[in-house]
Amino acid sequence: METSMLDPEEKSKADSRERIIHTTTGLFLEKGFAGTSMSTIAKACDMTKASLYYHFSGKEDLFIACVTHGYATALNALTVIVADTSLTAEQKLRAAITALYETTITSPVGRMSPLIAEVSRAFPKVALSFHTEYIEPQREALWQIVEDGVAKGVFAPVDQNQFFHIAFGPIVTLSLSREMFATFDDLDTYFPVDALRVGHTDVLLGMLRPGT
Amino acid sequence: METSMLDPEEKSKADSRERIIHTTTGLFLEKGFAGTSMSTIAKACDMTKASLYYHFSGKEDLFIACVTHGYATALNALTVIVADTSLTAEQKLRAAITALYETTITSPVGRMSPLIAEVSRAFPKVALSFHTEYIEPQREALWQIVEDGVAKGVFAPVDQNQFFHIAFGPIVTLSLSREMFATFDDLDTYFPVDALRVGHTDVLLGMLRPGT
DNA sequence: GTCTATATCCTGATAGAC
DNA sequence: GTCTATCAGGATATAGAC
Repeated sequence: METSMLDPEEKSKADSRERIIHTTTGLFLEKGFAGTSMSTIAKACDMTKASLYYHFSGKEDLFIACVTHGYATALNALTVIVADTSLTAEQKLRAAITALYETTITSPVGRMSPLIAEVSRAFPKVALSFHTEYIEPQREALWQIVEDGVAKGVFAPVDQNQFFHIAFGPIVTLSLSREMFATFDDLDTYFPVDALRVGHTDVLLGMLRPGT
Repeated sequence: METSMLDPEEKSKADSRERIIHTTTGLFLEKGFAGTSMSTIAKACDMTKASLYYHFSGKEDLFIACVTHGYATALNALTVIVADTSLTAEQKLRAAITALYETTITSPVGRMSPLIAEVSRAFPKVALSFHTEYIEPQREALWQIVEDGVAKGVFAPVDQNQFFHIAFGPIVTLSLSREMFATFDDLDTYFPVDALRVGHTDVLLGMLRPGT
């Protein structure tokens, strides 16, 4: 019925949704899940609570939307690197690690990891979605780079779980630490991201170095 | 006044405090800070809310008590290892890493890191105390082992921040992941702590191996 | 699709008896 | 030191007009 009018309405509705998600993500990152009330969200979105409930069925639904929204963007950089045939295995690994630092520390979905831990017991399906739709694809992309290098003989084979442990562990902890100590005035000198990333990459390449 | 009666009263008061702290720590770990109400705490302690407020000035005070309570215990294992003159530098490092896994993953204060991140913006002094009283002593203990080994020529010198990044990163992330995915039924096969610890220790010793 | 107004419940915290 | 009783406020969520 009146399909000609449906498109612009749908578009404006989708725009509102996206605007709400964007604003709310910032609030969640700043104050945590439980620390952010629907009233606060409504005010920040220049709306009333009732309008929020028109777009989202509840606070949990809104949170899931915020988390899920960033998946594709954050994963995109990684998939592009894996598919780039002009790079050597080592170049791919270096680029992938750089991308992981970038997304984990600066992208909303990466910075939201502690929040997901916060709500994971109340909403197990949030943790599950985070795992299957975000963590696993990251691991698979990184592992594909490693396996390609091994197949070409430029990387030594490594245990998958142990490699992931050393590859992702420092990055996630760095992100968590920076969130936890966000009030420190000398955050960047205390956590010098670029220097840590370079040293970390060397360690990973050391694990993969053939010989001995 | 009536000093002879004061001791048992003080003792029972201290016992109550400790019992409350112990019970509440479990609740915070299970449901997060904001997810745990004073009513819930009171019920779990077989008390009324009013009695809780006799022992603690408020929810924040109680939380700080829970976090602070575990510092000494968790740090103790590490200081014992550092002081043990019968061990070689490599043995000390192995023992220290094992102790770090143990305390970070199983001790309340270690498992509470995500909670501290949750409340750090609302209560910056909690994050500050965590840093100066728990994180820094851990780093200092580990660094003393490294420096001793370097002085004796069995370890190669390394950059402090980069070493900490690789040493603590995987452990903290492992703890966070296990909290986040606590609902998984195959938690120990997905995060095989002992195997990851062994591989991690090898990586750290590789960073410290003298000669190129 | 956004509003005003309201329902219902739970929160942290306190007063005062015992 | 623990209780009963209660407060004032804020939480999520909904009803219904426009």
